[in-house]
Formats: sequence, structure tokens, C-alpha cells
Amino acid sequence: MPKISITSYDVAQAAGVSQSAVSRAYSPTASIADKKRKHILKIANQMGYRPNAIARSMSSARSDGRQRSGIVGVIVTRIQDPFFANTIALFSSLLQAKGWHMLLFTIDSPEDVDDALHSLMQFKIDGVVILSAILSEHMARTCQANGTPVMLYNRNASAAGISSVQIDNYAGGQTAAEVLLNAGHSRIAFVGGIETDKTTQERERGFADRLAEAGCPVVQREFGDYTFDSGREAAGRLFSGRDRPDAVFCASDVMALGVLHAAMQDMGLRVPEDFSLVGFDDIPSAAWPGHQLTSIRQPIRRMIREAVDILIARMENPELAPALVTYPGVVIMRGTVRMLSAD
Amino acid sequence: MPKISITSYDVAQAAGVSQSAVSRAYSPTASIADKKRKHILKIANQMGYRPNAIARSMSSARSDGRQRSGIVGVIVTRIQDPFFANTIALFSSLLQAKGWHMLLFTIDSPEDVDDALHSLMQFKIDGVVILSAILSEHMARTCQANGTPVMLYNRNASAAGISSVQIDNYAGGQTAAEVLLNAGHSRIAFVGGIETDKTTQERERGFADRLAEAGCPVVQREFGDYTFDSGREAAGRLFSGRDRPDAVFCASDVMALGVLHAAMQDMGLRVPEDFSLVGFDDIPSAAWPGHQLTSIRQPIRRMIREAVDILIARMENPELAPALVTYPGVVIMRGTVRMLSAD
DNA sequence: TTGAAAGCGGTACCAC
DNA sequence: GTGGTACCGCTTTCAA
Repeated sequence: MPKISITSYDVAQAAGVSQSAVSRAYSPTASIADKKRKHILKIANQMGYRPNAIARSMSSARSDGRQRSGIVGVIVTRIQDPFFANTIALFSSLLQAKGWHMLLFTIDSPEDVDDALHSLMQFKIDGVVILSAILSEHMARTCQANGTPVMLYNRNASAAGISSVQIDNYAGGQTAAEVLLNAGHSRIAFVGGIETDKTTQERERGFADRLAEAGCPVVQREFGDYTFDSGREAAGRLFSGRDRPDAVFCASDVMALGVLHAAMQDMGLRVPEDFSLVGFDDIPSAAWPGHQLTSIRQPIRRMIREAVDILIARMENPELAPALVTYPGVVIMRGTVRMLSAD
Repeated sequence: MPKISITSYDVAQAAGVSQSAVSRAYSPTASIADKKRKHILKIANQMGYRPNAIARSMSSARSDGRQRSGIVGVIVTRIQDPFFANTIALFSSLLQAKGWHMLLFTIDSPEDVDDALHSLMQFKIDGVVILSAILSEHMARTCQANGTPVMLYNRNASAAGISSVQIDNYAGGQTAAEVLLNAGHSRIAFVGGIETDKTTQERERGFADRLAEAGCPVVQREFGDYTFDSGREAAGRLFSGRDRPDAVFCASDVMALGVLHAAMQDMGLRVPEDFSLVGFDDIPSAAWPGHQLTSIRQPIRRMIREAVDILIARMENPELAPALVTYPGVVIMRGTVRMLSAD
């Protein structure tokens, strides 16, 4: 059997001090002679000692009933989506930069959030970020009851005591409509992600409302599942009929790229000559020279930074009220929307 | 102050049994009357009790000195790279499907692995996956000493006691060379990621060796940093001179796409008429209609599944010897390499 | 099969 | 400032 790990007791013995002293040496606020601390830390480092984070969070279970594990749980759906993968990456680095660890939980369907959260709570996580899903009323209450702050990213905070940071999907849809209207289009189609999805619904609603206002209703609605292939397939349905739309708004860039590639390569259409295209998210590949996709940008860096800040603030001070933040999307004009030559 | 969390003691009291009984109810192997277990579980569920995973791993610190946390640490560089993001996604779902949790640690530079590992080890993780980086001899020994199995994904296991799963970069480079040679090219260039990177080096070596064998050495070498933009910039250098290469091999698909977009859009070149292009990885977007990038595929699903299996086996049985697995890359012919009309 | 009790590795409070 | 000690919530002996 390999040598077991070194404990504070081992260090204490080697340093000729009490075990409590070793513990104090690692607590910045503890009252301990500077000299002694240095001595202990030196020996500890020599021995390769590292405080056991598990034991620490175990014992610091305070009288208020909260353990502090230093771990933030992150629950995510659709992790294979480049947009989400990127989001996780950002959450990870930001949390880490502030000294928190991230326990990642992947779920296949938004309904699994409650289970996932239960599973994570066994680790006494200090807080949780939920990406693109909402939790049940019941679970929300549970979290509030034991003081675990929840951050809903990309979704409305449905229940009390929960924070959220999200893009203004409705306004984004409106903006997309305006861009297309301004370009003089009249046969405008919409391609959504999953139809029952809040995000898709809001984007469509904003889009359709604005179009209706202008007396130019959506001529065709197609739905996919946010993947490239589903966008590609939607393009097939969009452009196979005789009365083709002359403009398309996709609820995500990935699908928009699917439409773009399909239309240009599979069907020989030109963009924006044959139709204009607007996406949502502004993922990096939207800007690639061959795409030049006009899109509604989500300022994800800022959004994630804010989400992390809010969460951390609440983890450190549970008394803090939850925050609800909505960011406006900004349209990034590129080459997939036609320009009107004259005003 | 919110209500504190429910402990096994609370459940015991409510069920009129001892605390040990509650513990046993949750241990499949424990000897407890079936009736009693059912009774306890029922009450526990009613109360919303969940065993505290922290306390559990604390107390199960066995005489062999190993705690079992149920957590696997994953250390990753370049998490923003779509290829890596995808890899994490797969690791996450596979580990989770087998009942393990994943603590994710992002590092900016491969040298930070040791620190990251130290940080993770404080949580008494049961095993660790390291993506595209290697650890120091010293750290490798530490892991072996306290029985933490290490899985190096995408890298050679440099030290003893460490497992690895990786693609055969050298052979992949050779294959790329053959594809280009077979297409009758003679002015062949290479675009690598970071020049000091083992992966880039091996791919180039295989590529260059095979080319040299054929008496057709690499005419130009360019390096980037695995990003799209760096591929795009490399294209600028590649095609600005008078004696342009007639074929390019990129050490990653992302860079290859950068070259492709730049060449086609920025410089008006056609592929494969003006030059052939081969990438590496076979990421999803390589197959998009507008790209049709010929690439050396990494069978990442199988590779990751194997990596997870090996790691889990070793976590469950520390006596097991580490495994070293290398997968061959397979060339996926698409449209970016010209076809010779006749043999 | 059961309950009592001894830890697991720390933290924090207690007198000194 | 310091060492001694009572926990944290659970698992696992040990007797009964």
C-alpha cells in the first residue's frame, strides 16, 4: 500500500508544535506568531502537506448550518453546442480566478435539472449556476431554505430568491425584424430551435410582433434543435417551395450557418442576393470571411462576469437579495443582409 | 437564519432508529433488515434527506489512507478551442454516466498543471484527467505515492505509473503527406500550432519524414497557435510570395479552416484548384458543405470512452497497471484535395 | 440484525 | 499567542 497522505498532525509533530498551530498557520486571520507560522509553513511545504479541503469544509460546518466547500456547481444542457462550451469555458476561468472550484454536471434534458441539483447538493456546494434551464418551484425553495444561491444564466428567474442574467430575447427578435425590414424585405421567415424552448419562443415573439407592426407577418416558420444540421434541413424546407422567402431570421448562429451553407452549397443560392440572413449569438465563426453572418450579439464576456460577480457576492453574503439582470443584444452588421442602394 | 440541512441523525430520530441504521440503509452491502431499510428510506425521502457526500468521503477514509470522494479532476488547457470544449463535454457525460463527478480546472499554460493538480488534490479526488499537457516527474511520483491514477489524454505518458490515450500524431502526419503526394503535389507547405508543442512537432515530423522519403521536402513552414485567426494569418504568409505552395497540411482543422476562408475570401483562391488542403482532427465544421475539408480524423468518442474506462478501472482497483493506448487517425477524404483525373 | 462508539482531518472555542 | 478539546456528518468496527 502506498504511503498515505500527510495530515496536519504529521506536520505538527515534525514541527514540534500542536496540531491547532498548524491549522492556524493556514488561516490568515488566526492569531499566531509570525515566526511560528513561517516555521510551520516551511516544514509543511517540505513535507508536501496540503490541507484537506474535504475535512476543512466538514469541520467548518458552522452553527448556521452552512458548510463552505469552495465549490460551485454548474449544470448545463447542450454542452456540445459550441456556444455553450464557450460559456462554460468562461465560467470556469472566472470562477477559478476568484478562488472557486467548479463541479460540472451535464444533463440531456432540461427536466433533469432537479435531479442534477440534488446530486450536486450532496457535495454541499456553495452555489450553483444553471445554464439554459429552469428549476422547479420546489427545488428553488429547497435551495433558498438551505441558503444555496442560484444563478440562472440565460433564463428568467421564475421563482423567488433566484438570480438571473440573460439576454433580452424579445428585444433581440425585434431588432432582427427591424434589420430585415429596413433592408426592404417582405417575405420573411423564421427558423427556431426547439419550439417549446423559452428562448426560441421569446425571440420569435419579438420578431413576429415587430413584423406584424409593420404589416409584414412571418411567411414561414421552421424549427430545428439548435444544431447545424437542423439549420441545414430547415433550409431545405424553406427554399424548396415556389414562393421562397427573401429573408430569414434564425434563433441561433449555429442554425443560421446551417442555413447559409445549405443554401449556398446544396442549393446554389447567393446571400444576400437571393435572400438575407440574420442569426443570433454572434459566435466566433459568424465572423469568418466566408460567412460574414449578420447577427444579434450577446455580450457574453460581460454577462458571464456579471453572473459570476452576483453569485459570488451572494455566496459570501447570503443576506444579499438576488439580482435580475437583462442585457440588450446588439446587432452586428455583416454581409448576409442586403443593402438598399438608395434610401 | 435558514433551516440547516437534514442529517442522518434527524432521520434516525424521526424513524425511531439509530443513526447507524440510517447509514446502513444507504449502503447496499450493509446488513440491515429489508423492512427496516424501506421504512428508513421512506421517511428520509419525505424529509428530503440526502447523505452528505463530503462527510461520507471524510469518514470513509480507510486504513489504506485513501478517501473516496467520487470526484474526478479534469485539467484542461485551451478550453475555448472547440475541439477541446467538445472533448470536455464527452468526458463529462461519460464520467457522469458511470456515477462520477467532475471537478473542472482550467489552466492558461501547460506549465500550470502541477499547481492545478495540487489544488485539485486538496479535494481528495479519486483520479485525474489531464488534457494536452504533461505533469512533472515530481508530481507524477506524488500521484503514484498517494494512489491517484492519472490519465494523460492527448499526450505521451512521460512518467511511470501514468496512463495515456492519444492519437498517433506521427502516423497522422505521414498519412497527410501521402494524401498530398498521391494527389501529385510537389510544392507542399506545413502549418503548425505552437512550435514548441509536442503535438505539432510530431505531426510535422511524420509529415516531413514521409515527404522527404518521396524526395519532396516541405517548401514552407508556418506556425500559429491553433486558432482560426492564426490560420488565417498563416495563409497570408503562405500565398503572398511568388512561388506559392500547391498544397498545405495544417496541424489542426481550426487552423485549416482559417487558411481555407482566408484563401477563398480574402485572396480569391480556389480549393482544390489552386491548392489542396488537409487538416487534422475532423471537427464537425470540417464537414460543412461550404468547407468539405479533407482531414485526419481522431476517433474521439472511442478514445474518450477508453480513457474513461481505463481511469475508472484504476480508481476502483489501484493495483491495476497503467495503460498506454495509441489510436491511429483515419483520413477522411472530402473536397479540399484535388483528384488526379487519370492514374 | 442492531445500537454504541471510535474515528476521518480539520476548525474554532476554551482556558491558560 | 498557545495547546487542549469538542465537534462537523458520516462509515465502520465492536458487542450485544
